[in-house]
Amino acid sequence: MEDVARLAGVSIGTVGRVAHNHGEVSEKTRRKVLRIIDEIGYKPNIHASILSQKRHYSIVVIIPYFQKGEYWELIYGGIMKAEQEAQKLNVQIKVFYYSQFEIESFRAACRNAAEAKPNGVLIAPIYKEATRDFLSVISPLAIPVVYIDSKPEFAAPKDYLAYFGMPLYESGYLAADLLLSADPAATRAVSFTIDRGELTPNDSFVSRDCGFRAYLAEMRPGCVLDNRVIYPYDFMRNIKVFDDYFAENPEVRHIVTFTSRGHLIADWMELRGVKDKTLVAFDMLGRNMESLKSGMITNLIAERTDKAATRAVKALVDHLVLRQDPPIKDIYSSIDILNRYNIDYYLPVE
Amino acid sequence: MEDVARLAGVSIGTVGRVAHNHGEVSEKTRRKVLRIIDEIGYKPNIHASILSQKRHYSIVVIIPYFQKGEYWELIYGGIMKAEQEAQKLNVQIKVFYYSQFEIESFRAACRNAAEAKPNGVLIAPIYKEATRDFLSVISPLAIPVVYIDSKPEFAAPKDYLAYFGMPLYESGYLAADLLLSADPAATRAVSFTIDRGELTPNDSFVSRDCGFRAYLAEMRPGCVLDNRVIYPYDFMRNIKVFDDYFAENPEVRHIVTFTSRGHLIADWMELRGVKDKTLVAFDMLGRNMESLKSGMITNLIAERTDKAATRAVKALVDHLVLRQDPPIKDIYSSIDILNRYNIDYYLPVE
DNA sequence: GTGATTTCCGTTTACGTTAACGGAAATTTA
DNA sequence: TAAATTTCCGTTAACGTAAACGGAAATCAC
Repeated sequence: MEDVARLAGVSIGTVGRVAHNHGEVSEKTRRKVLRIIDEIGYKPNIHASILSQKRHYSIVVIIPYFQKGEYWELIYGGIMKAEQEAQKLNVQIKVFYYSQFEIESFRAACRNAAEAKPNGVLIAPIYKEATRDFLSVISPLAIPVVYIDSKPEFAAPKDYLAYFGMPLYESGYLAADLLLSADPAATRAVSFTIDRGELTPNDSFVSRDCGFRAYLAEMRPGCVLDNRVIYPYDFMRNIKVFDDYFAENPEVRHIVTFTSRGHLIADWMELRGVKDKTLVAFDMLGRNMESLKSGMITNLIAERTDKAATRAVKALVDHLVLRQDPPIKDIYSSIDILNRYNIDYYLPVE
Repeated sequence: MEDVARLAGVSIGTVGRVAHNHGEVSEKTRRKVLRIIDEIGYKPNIHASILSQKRHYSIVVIIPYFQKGEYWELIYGGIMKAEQEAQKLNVQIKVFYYSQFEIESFRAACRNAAEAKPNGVLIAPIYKEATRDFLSVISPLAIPVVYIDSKPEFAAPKDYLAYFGMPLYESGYLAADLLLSADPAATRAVSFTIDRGELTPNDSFVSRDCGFRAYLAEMRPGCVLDNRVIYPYDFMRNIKVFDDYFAENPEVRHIVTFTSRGHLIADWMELRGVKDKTLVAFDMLGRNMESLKSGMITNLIAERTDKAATRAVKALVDHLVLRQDPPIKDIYSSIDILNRYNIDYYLPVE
C-alpha cells in the first residue's frame, strides 16, 4: 500500500479507501490509484485485514430440529465444522430450530432470527410462503441470504447470495439405474416414503421420485414403481407395512427409498432374513452406513450434505469478511455411490 | 496474551515464548503460564501470528514429469491449488520433475531439490532405493518429508510427516465387483497394462491387480483374469493387441485396466463399434471422463488424486507455519464410483 | 462575499503476535 | 570472591490494514 500510495502521489489511507471502497474518493484519484494497483500487482494481505478489522459479524442459521442420527444432523455437523473457521474470522453463528412438521414453529424461528439483527442468514426454507414473509422483513435490511437443501421457486438471483443443493432428480435417476440395470427382467419395484400426514410432500421425495420414474419411462418402459408409506417412529407398524406388501407382491425384489430412512427397511430385511432383494437408499446416516456394511443396503447414494452446509457457511463468511461472492449462485453437490467395498474410505472429515 | 501475562505475573514476551516454544523459559514459569492459558482459554490469533512472522518458507515438490491429460497432471493440479493458499502464508513451492522411466533423472531431481535448501519436501518416491539415498541427505537437516502416491516400505513413522495415498488393493477389489457382479455367468475377464520394459511394475498396478484377484478367489473362483500389455504412445500397435486378443477370445466381455489409460481401450471399442463389453477404468482424466460420458467406459473409479495432493501440501504448510502436525500419518483418499449418471456432478473444484 | 455544508483525503492509532535486543539474575569458573 | 558465562525474561519495534478523526478544499445558500 505504501508503494501504491507513493507512486500514485496519495496517502496510504486513500489507497485503502479505493482498494476496499469505503469512504469517499474523487473519481479522478480513484482511477489513478486503481491503475497503480493494477500495475504493480498489489494484493491486499488478508491477515492484516482481519487483524485490523474490529467488526464482529453474526450469522443466523434456520434449520429443522433433529434427533441424533437423522438427516438434519448432517447439515448441522457441516455447520459446526464451518463455525471453527468462522470464529477465527470474527464471525459468530447462532442456530434457530424449527419443527419440520409445524409451520408455526418455522415462523417463530424466523422471527427470532430476525430479532437477533444478524449480518447474514442461512436458511433451509421448507415452508415457501412463510419464507417469503421472512424475506420481506430481511431484504430491506440488505442482509445476505443463503439457501440450503432447497430454494423457493420465487427466489430471483439478485435476492440471494447462494444456494447449496443436491441434484435430486439426477440422483433419483441414478438410483433407478443402480437398482435395476443388473436385472433386465424386473417388471416391478417399490419405494417407501415417510408419512407426512396433511403436509405437502417434501422436495427431495418429489424430485427423486420423478427422476426415478423418468429412468423407468426411458429405459424400462415395462417396469412399474409401487409406493407405500411408512412411519419414522412406529417400528411395529412399519413391520406390518413391509410384511403385507411383500406377502401380496412376493415377486418384487427391488426396493428404493427417497428418504434418508433406508435403515428402517434394512432392519425389516434383517428381521425377516430377507436375502433376495436389493435396496438402494439415500444419505450418509450412521444407521444407513451400518446397514450398508452388513449387506442389507446394496447401494447408498450420498450427496455430502455435510459438505454443502460447510460451504454454505463459508460463502456467507467470505461475503462478509472478505467481501467476495461465489461466482455461481446455485451450487450442487456431487452424487456419491457407496457400497460395501468403498464405504470404509468415505469419511465425513475433510 | 496480555491477560495471560498479567494473571501469570510475567511479561507478554514470556507468554509468547511458552505458547509457541521458542527461546528459553524456566520450567516453573512455563508451567504457571501454561496453567493460565488453559484456564482462560487463550487461543493464539493466527492472523497476527502470520503477519508478524517475517520468515518465509520454501517447499520442494519432486514428481514425475507429465504430458497434458496424464495421471500426474492431477497431482500437479492439486499442488497448484494448494499453492494459492500457501502463498498467503509466506510459503513458496518449487517443483522438480523427473522421468518415470529413468532412475537417474529421479536422482538428479532429488539432488537439485536438496540444493534448494527447502524447509519441507513433498515427494512421489517411485524409486525406493534412490529415495533412501535422498533421505540420508535430507534427514540430518531435520527437513520434514511428506510422501504422495506411494511410500517406501522402509519408512518408519518418525521419519516422515505424512503419507497421502490411495487404497489401491481395495479399489482393485471394488473394480472386480463392479465389473462382474452383474454377470454371474462370466468365467473370464481381461486386464490391460502399460508396458514398462525392464522396469519393475508400478505399485498401483500390482496392488490393484492383487485386490482384483482376491475378489475372484473369494467370490468367483471359476473366473480367471487374463493380462495383456499395451503401449501408451503407440496407437496402432494397441489396436492390434486388442484386435488379436478379442479375435482369439470373443467370449470375454469384461475389461479392466489398473492404469489411468482406460481411454485407450475405450477408443478401440469406439473404433470397432464394440457394444457388448463392459469396461472399468481408473482415474479422473479428461479423456476417461469423455469415454465415460460416451458410454464406452462403464465405470470409472476415481480416488481424488488432486485432493490428496492439495492436502499433502497443506500438511507441510500447517507443520511449518502453524506448527501443527496431522493426527494420522497415513491418509487414504476415498474411492469414488463414477458412471454416466453422476459424472456431471463430480467436479475437481472444491 | 460571508458563513455553512459537504466532499475529499492525510494522519494516526490499534489489531495480536513475533523476534531482536539487551539487562538482570543465576550459575559457573578461576 | 570476582569475573565470566549462561539462563531467563521484559521491552519494543515491526508486520499490513482498517477506520476514526479532523483539517483543507470545494461547493452551496443567502
